[in-house]
Amino acid sequence: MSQIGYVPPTTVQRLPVYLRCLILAQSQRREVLNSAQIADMAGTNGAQVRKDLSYLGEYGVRGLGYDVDSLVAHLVRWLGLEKTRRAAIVGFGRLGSALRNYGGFQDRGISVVAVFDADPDKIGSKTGDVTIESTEHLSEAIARENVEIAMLTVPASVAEEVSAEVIAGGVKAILNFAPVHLEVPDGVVVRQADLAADLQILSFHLSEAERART
Amino acid sequence: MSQIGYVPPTTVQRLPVYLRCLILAQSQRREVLNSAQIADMAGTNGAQVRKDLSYLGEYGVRGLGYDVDSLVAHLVRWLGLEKTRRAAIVGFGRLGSALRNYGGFQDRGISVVAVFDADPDKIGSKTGDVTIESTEHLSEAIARENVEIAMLTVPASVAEEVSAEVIAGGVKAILNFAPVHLEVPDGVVVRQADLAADLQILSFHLSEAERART
DNA sequence: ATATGTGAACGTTTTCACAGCA
DNA sequence: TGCTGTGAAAACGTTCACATAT
Repeated sequence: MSQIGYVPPTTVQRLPVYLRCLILAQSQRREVLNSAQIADMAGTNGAQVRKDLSYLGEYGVRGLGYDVDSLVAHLVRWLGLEKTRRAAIVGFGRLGSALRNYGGFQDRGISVVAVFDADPDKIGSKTGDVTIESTEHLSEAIARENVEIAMLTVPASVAEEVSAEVIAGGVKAILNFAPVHLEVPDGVVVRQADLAADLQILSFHLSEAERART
Repeated sequence: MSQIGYVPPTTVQRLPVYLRCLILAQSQRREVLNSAQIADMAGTNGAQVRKDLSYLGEYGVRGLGYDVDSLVAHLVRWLGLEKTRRAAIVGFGRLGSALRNYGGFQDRGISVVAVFDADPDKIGSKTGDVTIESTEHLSEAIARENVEIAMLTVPASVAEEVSAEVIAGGVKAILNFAPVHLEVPDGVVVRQADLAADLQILSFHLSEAERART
């Protein structure tokens, strides 16, 4: 039924996880999985999996489960990964270069087509088949390369300014590793990847446990 | 009032953000902030900030706002960052070494006291004042160094096994960069840091916008 | 006058439980 | 029989609005 409309943010967050699990299942030659099996691999429960998938359409078969290949195809489509997404890395320090060499992207629908840094010593050198460019004419270069997603691994002090430039260049999605909140116009999505914050959340749970032990 | 008890997970997630904003305010010699000003820096709203902080206690002054220094002290205490937390990096590939050299931790209450890798060529070499150890006797080394938090930057195929070993060594908190769900016993907390998943979520929003343009 | 702290209202997400279908 | 898809219920999170304090 259900003409698809709204997909809740919490569901969107889980879709890449389901996709990953299904691709793993594919590699194990598993052809059909039920919601409980998917949930097991993903770390949720069957009801959640079924509700989540139901926001996208009716991809299961009652009494059987989900055909792995077909569900993978649907998820890839919903996540917009049919054509590879063009991404840029701004800030080629340690984290930036780690991202550049992280295999997990190429395999999963994202391709790094441009890399930028402010350091003149780095500019002009190559990383794979991509030449590191100056941040001087950032927005023009972003526009020229048709970059859709920018990963910002620049110092916090310049992140806001860099964000404005990539947006001026046409970027509509930003993965921000700098520990600052970015203010962006409507229609631009930001995801915050703050590793220190993650560790501090873990630390909170450690001290909670310590408090409980008293 | 309120004898403090439960702090909702969503609130816990925002506490490190507030702390970061307050430390920035300190460096700007701002002595008092109200909830709206904190919210502005953090990317939320005043009501949210007040509710969140109210789960921890009554740290504000009516008619005035929050004393920055004292609120920083309270947050540091709640996040368990008074004594520096001892962390280990397991897997010294590109991402692992990027984390090792990421300045953001030392400043924010977390110290990397041990680094592990399976590659014999890396074992024995130094990164700063830490010697890279073999993953051979991982759990013993984790126990010996009193590691509380483990960052896993190992291949997905071995993440579950490595996770079991660090837990055997006494680790109660894991930041997992491997794209697999880890099954852990009660009392152990895992945070998942899946960069490819973040990018795929951004890609979903891009295709949503494309769908809307039709 | 001003801004916190908080119940109550509202909105969202998860879980339940079962009708509907292979 | 077995498992999906989904309304309804329960749990959870956010926003409102105002009494309360300085």
